[in-house]
Amino acid sequence: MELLGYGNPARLDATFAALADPTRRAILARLAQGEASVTELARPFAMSQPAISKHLKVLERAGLVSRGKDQQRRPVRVQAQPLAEANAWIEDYRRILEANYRRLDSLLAELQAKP
Amino acid sequence: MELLGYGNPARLDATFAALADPTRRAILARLAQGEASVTELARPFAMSQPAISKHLKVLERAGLVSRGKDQQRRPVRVQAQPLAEANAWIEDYRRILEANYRRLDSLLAELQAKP
DNA sequence: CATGAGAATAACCATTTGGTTATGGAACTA
DNA sequence: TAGTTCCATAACCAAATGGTTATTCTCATG
Repeated sequence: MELLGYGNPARLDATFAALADPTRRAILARLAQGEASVTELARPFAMSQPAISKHLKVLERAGLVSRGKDQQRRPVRVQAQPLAEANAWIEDYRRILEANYRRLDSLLAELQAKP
Repeated sequence: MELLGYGNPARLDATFAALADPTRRAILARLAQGEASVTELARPFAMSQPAISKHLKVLERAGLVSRGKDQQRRPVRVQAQPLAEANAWIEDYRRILEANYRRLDSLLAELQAKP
């Protein structure tokens, strides 16, 4: 089967890189409860608003987030699809590893059966 | 339930950061077929051996890989557990999103039932 | 129109990242 | 012992990252 490496690599790069920062994961966790404005997202963090805007840009480049317009506010919504791709990569990988473990198990069993 | 944010954050940082590079994902894909020496891992890449050693160090710091000793060779093996943690984070997240979608669906259904 | 709130952008800075070449050490091999 | 293979380490470099402050833009409202 060997799916590993399929899918858009640059997209995966951006997704995993976006997830590699605790602030950004916290932002996503907040957004899982519903959309929020930039200021609302910034409030819990000991960090300036421009810093949060930068993090949002990283999340947006990864496609993990999209922005709307509501008067002066720019509500941020979560976007599920890139997560699905990242998840697929990891799942494929784990599936292959498990298959290998099973092969190793049956090999060991075979060696034990006919010593 | 709200599991998001549990688990060792620094560990997650390292794991996602390690996965954010296509060379390192390719190395993991190669290692899924079985352990390999540094030179074997380096061969497919248009990149120097020290560069691969650096990538391996990143993977090792993330706990995604461990190294053995076999004479002059330093065989590299894959380590599945950190992947499981990364996977758990993503899965938790997607689960929460899906729950929200379901809530939204039933809200819409309710609005349609009594207009 | 003046003010103020929400958010983006610019300019700057320190640190990290991903690569290089050069060198050195450890273990096999002739 | 001398050479060779495998790998790590050091020193260096350019670019990216994650933060800052200062400024600007947009929109709503007094």
